[in-house]
Amino acid sequence: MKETLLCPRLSKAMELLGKRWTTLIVYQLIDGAKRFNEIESSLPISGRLLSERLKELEKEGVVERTVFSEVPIRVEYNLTDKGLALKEVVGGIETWSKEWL
Amino acid sequence: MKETLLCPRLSKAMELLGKRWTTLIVYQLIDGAKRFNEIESSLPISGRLLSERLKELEKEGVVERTVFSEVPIRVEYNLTDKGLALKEVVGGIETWSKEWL
DNA sequence: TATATTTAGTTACATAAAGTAACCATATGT
DNA sequence: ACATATGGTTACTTTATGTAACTAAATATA
Repeated sequence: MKETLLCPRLSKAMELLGKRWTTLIVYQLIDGAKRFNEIESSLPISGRLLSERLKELEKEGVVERTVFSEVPIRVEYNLTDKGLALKEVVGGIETWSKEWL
Repeated sequence: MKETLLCPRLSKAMELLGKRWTTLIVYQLIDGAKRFNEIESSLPISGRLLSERLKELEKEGVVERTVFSEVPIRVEYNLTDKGLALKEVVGGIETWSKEWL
């Protein structure tokens, strides 16, 4: 990969947010926690990739995972403060899309 | 692909902005027009993909392409109003990255 | 004359990421 | 015994991306 003077923080942000589905997953959690299946149903994403993305987001501290040992099992995902701080970004995209698309 | 009730405009916005490099290319043009090589030098992207992305952005009306028939040829890219409207989004990502990454 | 330089790309090929569908463990219900 | 539901995982195919070499046009240099 080429070396540039691109801001490493912006670069890292885009590595995360620029990945397919990531921003839409965050968008789904803006209004509160959701279960795995709920997110899967509200996006045209497969379980395989949703699982992968949620792991990445959890690792980055954007999303928090909570397991409820019920039967069947229940797992909830919700945004951390770091994730909630993306509300502005996601809202900005939503606004732009409404005005220009 | 699965069918969901996801807002088609947001969906289309993410199809564009969620594509690798797109947002960073827009970011590079926020402060004014740039030439092909300038963008290429300021991002770790290859000419192949930069060319592809610029074509997509031009087709979507986000970027405008201007050819100057000099020798050697000069081609400048700049944001349209639709592209400039993304300033908020890009700025939001930049702010978030500075605070949380 | 032959070769080099510059810009803005394109082409061909290898690798990485994403899409698809089938499958698994758990516990309960029929 | 078989079905159902949840939250995944596995194996396989297709698409996207990365890499490097190449092109055209017009001039400059040896």
